[in-house]
Amino acid sequence: MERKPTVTIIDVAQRAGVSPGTVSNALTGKRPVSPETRERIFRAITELGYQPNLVARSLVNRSSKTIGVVAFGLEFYGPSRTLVGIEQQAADLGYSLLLDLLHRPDSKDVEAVLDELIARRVDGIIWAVHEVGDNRSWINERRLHSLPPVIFLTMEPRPGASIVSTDNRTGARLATQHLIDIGRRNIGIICGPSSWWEVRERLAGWSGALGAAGLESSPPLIIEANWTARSGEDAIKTLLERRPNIDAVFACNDQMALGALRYCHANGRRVPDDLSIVGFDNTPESAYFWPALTTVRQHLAELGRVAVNELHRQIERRGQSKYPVPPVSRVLQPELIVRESSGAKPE
Amino acid sequence: MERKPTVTIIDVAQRAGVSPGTVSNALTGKRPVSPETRERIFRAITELGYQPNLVARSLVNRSSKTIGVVAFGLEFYGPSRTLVGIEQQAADLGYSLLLDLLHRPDSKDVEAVLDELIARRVDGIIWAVHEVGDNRSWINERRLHSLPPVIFLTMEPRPGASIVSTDNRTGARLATQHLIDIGRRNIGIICGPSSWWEVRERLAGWSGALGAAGLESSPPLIIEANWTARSGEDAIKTLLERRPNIDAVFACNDQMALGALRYCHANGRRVPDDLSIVGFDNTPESAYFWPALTTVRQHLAELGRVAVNELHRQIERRGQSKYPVPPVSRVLQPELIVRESSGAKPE
DNA sequence: TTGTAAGCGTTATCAC
DNA sequence: GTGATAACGCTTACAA
Repeated sequence: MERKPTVTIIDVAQRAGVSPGTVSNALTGKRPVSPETRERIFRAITELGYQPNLVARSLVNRSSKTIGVVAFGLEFYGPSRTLVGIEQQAADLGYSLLLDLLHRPDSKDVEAVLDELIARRVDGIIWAVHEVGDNRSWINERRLHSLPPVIFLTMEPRPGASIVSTDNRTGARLATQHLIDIGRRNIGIICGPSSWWEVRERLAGWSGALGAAGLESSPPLIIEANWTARSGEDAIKTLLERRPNIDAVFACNDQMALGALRYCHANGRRVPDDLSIVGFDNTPESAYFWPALTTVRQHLAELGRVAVNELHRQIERRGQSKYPVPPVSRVLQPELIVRESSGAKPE
Repeated sequence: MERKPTVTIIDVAQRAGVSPGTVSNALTGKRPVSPETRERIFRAITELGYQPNLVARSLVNRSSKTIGVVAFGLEFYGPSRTLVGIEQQAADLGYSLLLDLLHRPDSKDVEAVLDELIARRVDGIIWAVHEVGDNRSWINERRLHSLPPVIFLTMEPRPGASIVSTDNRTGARLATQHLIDIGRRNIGIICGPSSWWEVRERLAGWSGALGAAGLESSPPLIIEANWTARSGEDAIKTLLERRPNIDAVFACNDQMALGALRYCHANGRRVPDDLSIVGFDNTPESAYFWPALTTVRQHLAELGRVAVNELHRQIERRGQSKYPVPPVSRVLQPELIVRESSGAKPE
C-alpha cells in the first residue's frame, strides 16, 4: 500500500523560497504579505497542485468551520425545506454542514449523536428534531453549557435554550378564524399525534379562536391522526360520524387535509359547499389539490436561515467574551393562504 | 478571551498512570490492552470527562471517516428520500455526512465544491445532482483520479465513473405498456425539461413501448414541462388542444400528473373514463389524489443505501491496493403501481 | 503488554 | 514583511 506524497504547505514554501508561515499568511490573509512573494507563492501552489488541509487547520484553530445539523423526517416537506435554508445560509457564512438524522423523533440516541458532533468539534449545532414526548428532557442549562452553541427549532421555551420557531398557535388561529369569518359554525380539527408540541400549539390556536367566537371546541370535535393522508381520511370519517353537522375541518397538515378531501369525494360530501377544509404547511402540491387547498404557510427556509444566523452570532460572541452568551428566541409568523377548499372567494 | 483547558489523551494517560499510546490503544482497540489498565483508563476518562478529538485523529490517520454528499433539489421528494437512505447506511458504516447543496443543477460551482470536500479530506463523495445539460462535462478519468472515490447517482454511463441509478427507461416502458394493455391507443407524454438525462430516458421508454406496439409516438404527442404541477396543467391543455383524441397521458412525475388531473376536473374530462393518467415517483400523496394515481415507484432510499455501500467498498479497496479500483455500475429496477387513474382495476 | 518519540499539516508567537 | 519554532491532539513504529 503506497501513498503518493501529499503536497503540503512546506513544499509550497520551499518552492516559493519562503517560510511555511508566510505561505499560511498568504493563504489566510490574516497578516500582510508583499505582492511579490504572494505572487511567487500562488505560482508555486498551482505548479505543485497544492490542496490545503482543513483538518490540520481545524486542529490548530480549534474550530472546524462546521455546523452540526440533527434532524428527523427529511422525507417530509417541512424538514427538508428547512434544511435547504440552513445549508444556504451556512454556505454563505463559510460553514460546512455535518448532517445527522434520527430514525425516530423520540430516539434515545441523543447522547451518541451529541458525542459524535463534539468529537468532530463542530462550532455549533442546529437541533431540527420536532419536540415529541419527552425527547427534549435532556436539555438543561448544565448540559447546554458543555456543548457548543445550540439553536433549537420550534420547541417550547426552556431556560438557557436558544429557539427559532414558527408561531404555530397563531397559524392555527388564523386558519380557524378564517373558517369562522366565512360563516362556519361547527368546526372540527384533525390533529397530528398529541405527543408533538406543535400539535398541542395548533390545537390551542384552534380552540382559542373558537372560544373567542363563542363556538364549541369540545373533545368530540377533536380527532388525533398521524400526519399521513391515510390517517386524515380515517379521521374525517370518524369526525363526521360523531358529528354529522360539522361544516368545516382544520387539518394540522396538508397531507391529512388531502386524505380528508379524498374521503369527501368518495362519499359525496361537496367541498367547500357542504364542508370547508383547511390545511397547514402550504406544500407545493396543495395548490393543485381538487379543490385547491386553503392552508397556512410556514416560512420554512427562512426558519433555517434565521437559525444559522443566530447560531453564527453565538459562535462569534462566544469566542470574544468569556461570559456565557445569553440565549435568544425568534418567532416567525405564518400566513394564511386562501384557496378554494374553504369556500371563500380567493381574492 | 479565556479557554477552559481541554482534556486530552495525555491527561487521561497521566491520571491512569499509563502512556498516551496505551490510552489510544484502549480507545481504538487496534492493539491489545490488559483488562486492568483498560479499566483504569476508562475510569480516568469518565472522571475527567474526556472527549476524543476526531479532528486530530483524522489528521494523523489521513482519513476523516466522512462522506461528502453533493445534492440538488432537496425540497423535492426524490432527492430528500435518497438522502435519507444515504445517511442511514453511512451511519451504519460509521461515516459522517458532509452536505453540500447546489442552488441549480447546472451550477458552475462544481470545482469550488470539490475543492471544499478535498480540503476537508472526505473519504469519498456521492454526487447526487441530476444530470442536466452539460453539468457533468467535468467528469473524466483524469479528474476522477485526482479525487477520492466518487459514486454518481443516475447518469449516463461514462468511462471510469461508478454509477448507481434507477432504470428510468424501463420505468417509463412499464407505465406506457400498462396503458397499452388496458386498451389505450393515443398516448401522450408530459416530459420534464429535455436537458435532463432522466427525461430523455423516460421519453425513450415511452416511445419504445409505443413503437413495439405499432402505435404513434410522434412529436405532437410530446410536450415538455418543468416538473411542477402548474406546468403539468398547462401541458395537458396544450396536448389536448393539439390532439383531442388522446386517451392517455404519461407524466414524468407525480406533480405534473397532479396538475393534469386538476385540468381534467376543471374541464370536465373524466379520469380515467375519458383519459388515463399515469405518473412517476410514487410520492406518498399520489395514493390520495382523486382519482388515486397509477405511477412508477423508484426505490429511492435503496438507491442511496446502495450508493454508500459501493462507495465504502471502493474506499476500502483503494486503501488496500495501489491499483485503481475498477468502477462499478448498479441499476435498480422501478416498479409499476396500479391505482385508479389509469382505469385498470387495481388488483 | 507498555513506553518513547516522531510525525500528521497547519497556525501563532516571537523575534528580527 | 518574514523566518524559526512551538504547539494543536492523536497514532504508530520501534524499543523495552
